Amino acid sequence: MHISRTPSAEAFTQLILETFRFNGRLLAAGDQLTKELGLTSALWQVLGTIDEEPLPVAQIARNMGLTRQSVRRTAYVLKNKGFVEFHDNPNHQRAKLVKLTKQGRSVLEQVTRLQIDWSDRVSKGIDEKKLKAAIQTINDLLERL
Amino acid sequence: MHISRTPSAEAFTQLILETFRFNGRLLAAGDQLTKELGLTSALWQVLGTIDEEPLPVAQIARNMGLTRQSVRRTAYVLKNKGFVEFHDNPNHQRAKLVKLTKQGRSVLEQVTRLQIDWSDRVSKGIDEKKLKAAIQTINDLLERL
DNA sequence: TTACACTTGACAGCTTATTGTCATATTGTT
DNA sequence: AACAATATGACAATAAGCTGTCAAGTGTAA
Repeated sequence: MHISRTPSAEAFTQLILETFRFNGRLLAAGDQLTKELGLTSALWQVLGTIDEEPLPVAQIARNMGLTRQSVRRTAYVLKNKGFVEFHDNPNHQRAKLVKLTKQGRSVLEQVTRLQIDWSDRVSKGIDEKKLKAAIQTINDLLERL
Repeated sequence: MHISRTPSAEAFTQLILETFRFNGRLLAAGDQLTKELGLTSALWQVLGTIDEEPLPVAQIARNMGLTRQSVRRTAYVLKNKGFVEFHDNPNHQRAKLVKLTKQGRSVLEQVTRLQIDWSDRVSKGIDEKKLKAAIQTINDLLERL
């Protein structure tokens, strides 16, 4: 049992606090970006996950790093808004596939365009290598949790 | 209106998704770490903010990057648990100072010791420079939001 | 001193995440 | 084929964040 952190642990702890702040700001930015399209950050993320192919709720949750339950609720909100439908899954009787409707795909395309402009603007002048290095470092830490 | 992201924006977008996952895991780890002491990540963070000196709710919120309302609720939970007390503020009649009780200070010290061990373990073998670089990069982005 | 803007806390309601528990479906083992 | 372990969705309760609105306290400028 130590009484003070190693230098790495000190920096790691700082990174944690920074991550909390960053996460909060990103969600707020996402909410702003999607507001006019009737979405939120949470709804948008689920739509993005099933862009390529329809997936069951549990699968979506794993991809996003969330719980089944959380995604389940979000999926029902999206269903009520008409952005997704539940389709029968040939591989599983219970696990219906959450699939984009035409309207869902349309709104996802619109928000994607907004996000492209926004991310271009925010990341302008920031070295791509530094961004990739940050991703790598966080990923290393993630694997240890 | 572009139809694809610049390389930096592409990496930034990846970093966002990575941040969401990291944030989730960190909160889960914090909950694990504090569970046996009757705390959660949110409660712990507030205790940590008033370690040095008692502060009003709105001040704590600013320090943490959260809203007054959110911290207010957390502060009342801590009060009910006996970890903080509201003291009169000589500088402001309404804004009471949230102050650690003896019990609150004791539990904060215990969780700090646990966090030190945990952060040492998780960050072991990760280059301090890389961690600091990641913090810097995130901070740069944060300032543009 | 008065008027106005800002800060702060209180209260209400909503969003998004969690855990726990249960029934059912699927998969693997013997 | 039978059984156990695992995966999945449904339902309920809880945690922790947000916004909106209001009243009260503080500070500033006319």
